[in-house]
Amino acid sequence: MKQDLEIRELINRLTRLDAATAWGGDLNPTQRAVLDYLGRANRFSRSPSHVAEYLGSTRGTVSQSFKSLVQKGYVTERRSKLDKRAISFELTETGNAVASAQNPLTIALADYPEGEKDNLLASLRGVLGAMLSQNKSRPFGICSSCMHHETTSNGGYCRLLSKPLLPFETHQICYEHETT
Amino acid sequence: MKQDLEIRELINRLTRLDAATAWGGDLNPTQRAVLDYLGRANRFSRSPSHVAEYLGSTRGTVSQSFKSLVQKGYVTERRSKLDKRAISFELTETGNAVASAQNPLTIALADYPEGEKDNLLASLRGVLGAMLSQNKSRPFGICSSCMHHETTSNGGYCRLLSKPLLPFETHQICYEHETT
DNA sequence: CACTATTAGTATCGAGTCGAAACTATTGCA
DNA sequence: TGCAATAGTTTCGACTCGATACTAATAGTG
Repeated sequence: MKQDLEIRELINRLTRLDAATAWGGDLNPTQRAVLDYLGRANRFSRSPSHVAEYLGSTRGTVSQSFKSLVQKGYVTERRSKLDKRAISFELTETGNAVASAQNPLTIALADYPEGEKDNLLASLRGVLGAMLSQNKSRPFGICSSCMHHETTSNGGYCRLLSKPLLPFETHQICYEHETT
Repeated sequence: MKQDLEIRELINRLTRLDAATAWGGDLNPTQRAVLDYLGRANRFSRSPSHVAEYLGSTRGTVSQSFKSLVQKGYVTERRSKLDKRAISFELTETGNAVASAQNPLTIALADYPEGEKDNLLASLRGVLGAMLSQNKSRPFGICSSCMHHETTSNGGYCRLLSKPLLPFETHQICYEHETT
């Protein structure tokens, strides 16, 4: 019980300190989070709705964030031909640079023993899993671990969307992900 | 490297999901964080400046947060006699209830094996330590682990501030904390 | 095929955060 | 005595947040 409070405190504080220094540029923590997500999500998972669900936010808020990200040149809009309502956003070169940049938290992690990192990663995944099942939101897992994924000679194939995947795409996160 | 990005992602996402549901009442995540801090800090560490440093924020922002927390009745102001500039805030009964309430993250942690929790706690403390030394901010540790602390028959004593401490106070966090 | 329900995204509102900078009152120091 | 440092507040503009009301496109049903 007392442990739980301290763990929550630590997780929140780490994010807060990470965000505080992240304010620096012309981006705020939310905009940065959107960029980070876009850098890891596949091409079927880059709409305002998807981002909103991933971040536990709303379409309205995310729509605003995209507006200023487009204006600042971190992201470009791509409208779908099939469904004229749908929009998919893509990182520009600048956007990509920001998404993969170092920050206080990753610097702190850099000189941390590998074994400890694996443990930490596993624990955090577990906690996140418990939280997600609590409010039954999607896991946003990686393609290659999905029940609809098929490994092929030249990458992968998604049985759900009936689309072939390039090798690097099989390591991206997907809105439709379902654990086996 | 890739691990580091995922760890950051997980930590940020946990906070975000935790915060998202925390919006519910008439409190936002920042106000809640202030309340949580106040619930764990000792009487020498409850000023706007202290909170600002703990949260990696600024005095200006925290001042605003306190304004609305006072207005909503979660916190009361106490001016110091010795230094007429200084203010210390205290949780009201309602404030205390909120600070120790359950939330999505603690619920997720509840049915998590004890041993794993200890490991997670230790890892997170380590990462936080690395981050704090990076931007040389204070550790905000617990009194009993401080180099100025002395255990007495009826609680403790702070050699730095020359003040006796009640037993429960030796487990609170302090702005002045220094590791041995 | 038409009509309605659902879905995707946007606009607007009010409260609040954020850093930055300017400001007031008090205390400390020389 | 006088100036510097400190504690806290206020204001500014950009932005987040949930809520709500909105438009346009697609899906489902009769």
